[in-house]
Amino acid sequence: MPEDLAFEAVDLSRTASSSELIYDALRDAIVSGRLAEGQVLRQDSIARMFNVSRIPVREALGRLEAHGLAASARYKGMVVASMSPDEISEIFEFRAVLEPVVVERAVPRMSAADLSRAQRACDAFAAGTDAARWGELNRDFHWSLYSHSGMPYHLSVVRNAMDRVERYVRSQLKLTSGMERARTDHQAIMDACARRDAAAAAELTRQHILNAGTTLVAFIDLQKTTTGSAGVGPGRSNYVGASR
Amino acid sequence: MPEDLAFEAVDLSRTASSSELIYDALRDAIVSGRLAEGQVLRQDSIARMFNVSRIPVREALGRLEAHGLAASARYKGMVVASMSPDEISEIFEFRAVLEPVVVERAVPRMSAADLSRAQRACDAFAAGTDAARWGELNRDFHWSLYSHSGMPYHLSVVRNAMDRVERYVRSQLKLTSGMERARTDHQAIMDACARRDAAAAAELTRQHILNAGTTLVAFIDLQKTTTGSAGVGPGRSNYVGASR
DNA sequence: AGGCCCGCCGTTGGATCCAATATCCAATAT
DNA sequence: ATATTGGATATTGGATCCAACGGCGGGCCT
Repeated sequence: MPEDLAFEAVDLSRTASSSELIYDALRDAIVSGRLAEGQVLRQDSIARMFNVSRIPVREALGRLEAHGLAASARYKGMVVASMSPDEISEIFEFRAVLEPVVVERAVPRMSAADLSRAQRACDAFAAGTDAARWGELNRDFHWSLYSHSGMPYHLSVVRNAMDRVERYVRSQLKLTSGMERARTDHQAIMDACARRDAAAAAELTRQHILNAGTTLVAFIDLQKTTTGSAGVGPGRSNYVGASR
Repeated sequence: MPEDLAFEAVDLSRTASSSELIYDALRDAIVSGRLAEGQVLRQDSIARMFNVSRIPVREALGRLEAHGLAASARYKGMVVASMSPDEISEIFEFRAVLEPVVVERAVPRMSAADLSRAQRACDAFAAGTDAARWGELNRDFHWSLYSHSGMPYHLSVVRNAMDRVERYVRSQLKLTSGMERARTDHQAIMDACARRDAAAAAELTRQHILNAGTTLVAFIDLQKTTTGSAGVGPGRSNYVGASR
């Protein structure tokens, strides 16, 4: 059999089923904040949107719940997960532990091309004018550093932690000094990577994340005390663990 | 309405649906090693075992896949996930980063009663004679230290990491010196907690996990080179990420 | 008039049925 | 004889249908 045909072949057994496509779409909508927290997710309406029956929708919702992006009660339906300030704070602590480890491993493995790609991501973030894309660009930059770590499991866990707080990071960046601070932090991390100082890159990453977390939580608490609970700030005590 | 009735009330809206029960049962079977890695999971046969249709089984399998305990290919069915030595090694590295953080936080929060409970778990592990329960007792001990950390998200992540390697830890404990070493490690960690030396407890935990990991991976590699790939050692390169 | 109960309706959880795909095996051509 | 092909069977993915449950509002009793 000719192993090299004239056309590009794809492994069809790994193509996505509809439930996976639905999961991806819902995940993206939640992570990006287009679906507000607490929003109820009706199987029927989602099914109609995708022109499928409720079965693949249910499987997608199940996976969302497994990843902690939605919460359900039997026979009552599913809602987009909310996070209390305490929970958000914990996620940032968590990221501040893990991500430095990942960068530190990645730095010596980055090629010159990788570094320039990361610098481009850094520049793209710094130059970003559309506030709606800041979260995405922020994530792209961090990921451009982490992806060379050769630690797939660490990456999958970091990705999930990022997913849970991405919505809130967006609002943190919108703070007056949030974007400014992020720009300088990012460039400092980038520079440490460029001069192959893995330990410095790790420490800077840790500080960067911790700072973003405390700033964000302070902002949320402030918002809560000033506007009551009417703002976009998250509700309290709806934590749903990732497993079970 | 009387708030205190003569019987214990439970929140029925949080009781498990059949798909959750099936998920728990399958997870337990995989984690404990009763289901060998690579074992195919037929929806039909599982459905018959639980006397249900294939629908809840499929949802349970979907969750298993989301947690990385099973892997699937479209129309081909699902198999119990296998881990390569590299993947196992990475999980131990991961645990060696996270678990020290969790113990360190837990130590100052443990009451005298918590400490004595932990010591009992430690003793139970040390006294365990049934090799089949070593894994479970090992886990109980670690968990008795971690559960007071007040870090639910960290705990859920640690739990998932433990789930993935539990089967292999079992075989590591069965090594001639594995159990011996674990006993002394555990007591050292326990002592550090008892004298409220959080930093020492953290460092001892880190060493303990790293040592267990390297011992285990060395054992697997040895097994692979001596017996070909016929042993219980895991196959290579079947990694399926936790997310997506 | 006010509180309680009961039945209707929307939604979810599960069962059954159908379509799409993989696997296995026999038939066939080279 | 071997490789290829076509079909039979097993298994998964999805659609449709039914039952169980929560929520809500109207009627009823006090």
